[in-house]
Amino acid sequence: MSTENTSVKQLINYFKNYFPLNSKERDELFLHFTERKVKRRGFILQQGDVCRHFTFVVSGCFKMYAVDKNGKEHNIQFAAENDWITDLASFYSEKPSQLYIEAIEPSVILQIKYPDLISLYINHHKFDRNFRIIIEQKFIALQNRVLQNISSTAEERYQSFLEQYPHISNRLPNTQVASYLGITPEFLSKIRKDLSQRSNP
Amino acid sequence: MSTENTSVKQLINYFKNYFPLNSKERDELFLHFTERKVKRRGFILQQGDVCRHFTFVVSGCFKMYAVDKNGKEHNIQFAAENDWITDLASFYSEKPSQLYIEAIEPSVILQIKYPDLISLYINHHKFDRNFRIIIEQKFIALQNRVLQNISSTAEERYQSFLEQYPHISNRLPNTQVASYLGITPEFLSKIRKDLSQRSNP
DNA sequence: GGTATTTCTTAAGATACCTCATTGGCTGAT
DNA sequence: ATCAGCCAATGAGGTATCTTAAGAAATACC
Repeated sequence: MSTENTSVKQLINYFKNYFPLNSKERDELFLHFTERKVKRRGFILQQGDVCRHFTFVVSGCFKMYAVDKNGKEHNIQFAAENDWITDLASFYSEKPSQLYIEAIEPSVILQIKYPDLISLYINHHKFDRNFRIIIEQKFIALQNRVLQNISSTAEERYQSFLEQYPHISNRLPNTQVASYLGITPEFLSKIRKDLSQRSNP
Repeated sequence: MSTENTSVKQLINYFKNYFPLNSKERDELFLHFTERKVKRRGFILQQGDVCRHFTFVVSGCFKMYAVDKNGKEHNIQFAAENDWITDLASFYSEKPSQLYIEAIEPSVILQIKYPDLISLYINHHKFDRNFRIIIEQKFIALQNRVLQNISSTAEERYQSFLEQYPHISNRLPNTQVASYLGITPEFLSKIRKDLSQRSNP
């Protein structure tokens, strides 16, 4: 059995959390999703390129980030196993992206191309439904992050990130976490020191 | 012609920006969406209540906000004409909301109840598609807001808010804008002063 | 049209967070 | 084993933003 086969089975299993797929729909996944291995520090999207694939992470971990005019990276999203990572704006508009998507670990992904996803939507409306629900959930999570950004201190945001994403935060260098929280690594270091001193006085 | 009738026509017209509705689908809107007028400062959701309606703003303007432990309000979203406002987390989970949705102006809205929206999704899959696309667009906007929050100064965020939402920012007191940006009204006042001094030296 | 309420502005002192420079530990490649 | 290249930690000094308080201006409501 090819590894591609196993990966698609993982994706089929993932959809069991939503409206599970019937056999025709499952066949479409085998047909349209392509497996790809990505090395640590490999890019699946770079600024200036059009984001042509919708990507499901089978294993490993990615970050999506923007680079500002001073060359600093700002992490918008992480994605580990059983999560999606795509620059939706570029993907649907077919215009050049402002973002980078880079592997933080050696990773395996499944990708579907824009026209294939559109035809999936058209021919099997369950995908419209499932992706509607998936993105609604991601929208809710993002809205909570916005609320935290406008209402909480860096320390509160850090603790809440640790609680909400333990499986990711474990695997990240603190500099990546700092970039996600919108603070400097130095300040995160101070926060960690303060926290540990408060718990071990 | 009732005003409800006109409001639903506006909603039908709104859907022309996506996949336009056929006559059966239009009938469903007349059947399931209820018009409601809301006074300035009227609430359509309060913390502790379950969010039972998906709301389309026909005219007027709303804010959705959380109240922190010190009693301060933090604006998560505004919604004016032809926009949606709902606490998705509470709506789909049918659990009590943490949020408030309050009219900033006298407003007219159209609301659909949870079970009716679900049956719309089931019986007319175009609604799955249209709401998928609508929320994808809102997701992209929210992601840009997160990026700004973690990478830009308050002044940059303010200017970008003015550019992106002129039709809303015009109608809001600055204190509401400050709450949306995650800064104090006093500091926003300073930002505005600095900006005007730089343009009229 | 007048009063009550909300909103805007200003300023001084406090705090959160940043920049820059330095150090030391760890890791991966030779 | 050694060296180069991250990465974490720290401290000093700077900037962004907050708090509090007060008066002035604008706006809502009767």
